[in-house]
Formats: sequence, structure tokens, C-alpha cells
Amino acid sequence: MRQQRSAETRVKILEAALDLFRERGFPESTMREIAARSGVATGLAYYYFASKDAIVLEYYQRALEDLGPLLEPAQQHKKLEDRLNAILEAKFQYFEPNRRFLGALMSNAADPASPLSPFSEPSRPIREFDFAQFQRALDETGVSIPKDLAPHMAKILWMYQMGILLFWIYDRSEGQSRSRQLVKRSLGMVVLLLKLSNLPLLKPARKTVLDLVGILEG
Amino acid sequence: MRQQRSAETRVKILEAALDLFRERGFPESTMREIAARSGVATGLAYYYFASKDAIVLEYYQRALEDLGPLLEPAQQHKKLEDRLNAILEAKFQYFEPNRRFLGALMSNAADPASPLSPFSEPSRPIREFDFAQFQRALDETGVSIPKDLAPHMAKILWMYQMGILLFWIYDRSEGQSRSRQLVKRSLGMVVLLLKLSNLPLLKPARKTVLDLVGILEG
DNA sequence: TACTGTTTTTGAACACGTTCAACTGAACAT
DNA sequence: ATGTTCAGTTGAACGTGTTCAAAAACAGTA
Repeated sequence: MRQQRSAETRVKILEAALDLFRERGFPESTMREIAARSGVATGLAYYYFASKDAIVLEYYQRALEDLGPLLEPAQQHKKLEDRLNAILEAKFQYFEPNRRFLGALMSNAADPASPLSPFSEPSRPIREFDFAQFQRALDETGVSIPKDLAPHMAKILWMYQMGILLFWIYDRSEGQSRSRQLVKRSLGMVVLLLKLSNLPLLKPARKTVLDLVGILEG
Repeated sequence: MRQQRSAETRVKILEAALDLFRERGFPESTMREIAARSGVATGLAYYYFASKDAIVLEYYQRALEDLGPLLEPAQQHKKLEDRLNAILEAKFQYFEPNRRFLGALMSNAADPASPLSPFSEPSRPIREFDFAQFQRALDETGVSIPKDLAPHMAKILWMYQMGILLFWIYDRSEGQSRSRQLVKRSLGMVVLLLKLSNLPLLKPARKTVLDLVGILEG
């Protein structure tokens, strides 16, 4: 009974926060307002969430879980390009109502020491959950990938996705049409490169890319 | 005389700030401390600088100006690859003492609406000042660039540089050796691609890249 | 010198994210 | 029933970046 009530309070705060973020934007929403709208004291928000940022992080985590089933139709396409396109489109649509405040997740995106960064240790579970979608797309479409590249390919696609999402978040064009164009133009290239990478002639190039990935990961 | 004193106060505050940033780091330094160390009241720092961030931005601006002459030796190399390498190396060395707090400039790097972002309107002069170095390197090394690509090439190299600097800023390896490795491995590839781009066979690929650049710029 | 207008300087005040010592009350033990 | 415990909850307080009305210093003019 105790846990029940506690869990309810938690989501009450979470949802009040997300409502406010959607209405006013992330920086414009204060913790005091969030608490007030949830009918609790300011401090209680901090009992349930480590920080204001952590609320967004938790939203993002839950969102990815929700997204699992929603991506099922996307994962039915036979061609890798179509799958990736469908995955990206599904994410665009799912996140659209909250696009504005998702930028909060990118505030310190580049700093791997910041807990909010997609590359940080705390967000590892979320990240790996997301990897799995791309791994599955690669496995099930049966594209042939050189042995040396194979273990890193899902990660590379994930990075590509993060770049696209980053652009999408700050995309001011009507209906984020520019992001769609970006996907249209770049996705073909990514898949083409992946196919070309099988050519024996390109082994040295592959080696270079692998070295780069190695350095970037540390 | 009035202006003289005023200008002196300004640099007094700027230097006290930079000292503190170097000693304690950017987030750990408070505006009150900066003012105290400069021997002025808290509010005065805001008379001269719009915000705490703006102090870093001003430092970066002045730094790029200082850097002009320092890049002269780098701009003597005959081969493009050597020049770019020397330019990057010079920046590494120049910024090294302040590497830690330059991350403040990247806090909202991705958001073009944030004044601090390298892509923002307020930082346009700084950015274009920086472009010029790359344009010069391209011009003076006489690499042949396809007509359609030529107007964008300096910008593309600048973006490459920003990526490298971003990595360098957060590079925790001893003496930022990993950043050096990254340059070593990636620079050759960049220059190779630039040379390959002249092949008539690759005209469609070039078209795609140009489309991408167009979309990214808006 | 005294008056006027402008630039510089002050420090208190504001709103924010966050912390914390104290309080409440339901669950359980005696 | 009474006492004990502790997750849940409170709101004042802290330190921060930033703003602002007022004071002070200055330059020019009479």
C-alpha cells in the first residue's frame, strides 16, 4: 500500500512536469511550479528525482521502452534502407509532441562526463536498449557485412541516428521537413557505403574507419 | 580618459575571470568571486559582460585574433594535409592551458539559437574569421576542387575542425594523445576524399554531399 | 565654483535549482 | 493501546546567475 501511493506520487510529479515542459518549454518551467501543480512541496520532487534534468532523462527512458512495440511494424521491412527509414519516422512521430523540450537532453550532449549525455555511463542501459533495434535490423535484413566491421555496425548506425535526431530537435522548418529531406538524402548514402564496404579493394579504407571508431570509443 | 579607465576595468574583470576558470574550472567559479578578485562589485561584471558565458565567448574571440599571426608558420606548408595538421596542432597548443573551461562554449553547442553555439548568429564574425584560414590553405596549396564543391569546401573543413576540437576538449587521455591519433587517422582520409572528388565518376556522390550541406545550412 | 547630463559603480533583491533538518503518519511490534 | 520505526513529506534556507534602482564619479558648460 505504501509503495502504491509512493509510485502514484512519483508519476503525478512526472506528468505534471512533462505537461509544463510541453506548455512552456523546459527552461521556463520551474521546480516550484512542477511541485505546485502536483500538489506537493518543492522538496518532494527531489525525493523522487535527483534533478530537473533527471525528469527528462526518465521520460526518455520510458519513451524508448514504449517505443519497442511501436517499432514492430518498422521491423517488418525486407530492405535495410526501408527499415531504417521506418525506424526514424516512427521516432519522429512518437517524440513529436515533446520535440521542444527534448533539447534539454542535448544541453551537455558532448560531455561524456555529464549524466545527461547520450554517451555517459548512466545512460548506458538506455543506449544499449536502443542499439538492439539496429542490431536486429542488420541481422534480419541479412545484409552482408565484413567480419571486421560487423561488431561495430549497430553502434555506427546508432550514432547516425543520434545525429539525425539532434538535427530534428532543433529543426525549425514546417513539420520538420528538412529533417525528412536529410534522412532521404543521407540514408541512401549510408546503406550504399555499407554495401561498398564489402569490396576487397576497400579493405584499407575499412581499416581506417575501424581505427577511428576505436579512438572515439577510447 | 573615461574610456581608458573603463577599458582597463573591463580587462581586469576578464582576466580575473579567466584566472579563476583556469584554477577552479568554469562551473566552480562564481560571478561574486570574479568580481571580488577584480576588486569591484558583483553587478559591475554584468555592466561589462552580458553573462558568465559571454566572458568565455569573448576570450574565444580574442584568442582567435591572437591566433592569426601564430598560424603564419603553419600556413607555409606546401601540402594541404601538412597545413591542416599544423593549423590543428597550433590550436591545440595555444588553447591547451584553457582546455578545461572551453567546454563551457560547448554547453549548448548544438542549439543554433543559443548565443554560445558555434553556429549561432552572434558568433558569425568569429566563425567567418576562422573560415578564412581554411580558405587560404585551400587557395595557396592549389589543390584542385570541383567547381560545384569549391564554395563550400572551407566550411566543410571548418566543421571537421570543430569536430576535432570538440573531441579534444573532452579528451581525458594523457596529453590528449587520442586527439592527435584522431587527427593522424582522419586527416589523410579527408584529404584523400577531397582529391577523389575530382573523378568524374563521383559526380553523383558530390551532388549528394552538396545537397546535404544545403539542408544542414537551411 | 556650481549645475547638468552621462558613464560607471554599488549592493541589495529576485528567481532559480537544490539541500536539509524537522515533522507526519501508516505499518508493525510489544 | 502504546511505542517504535522509517518512507514520505514539508518548507525554509543556501548559493547561484542575473537585474535594477540608486549612488558616485566624471566631463563639460556656465
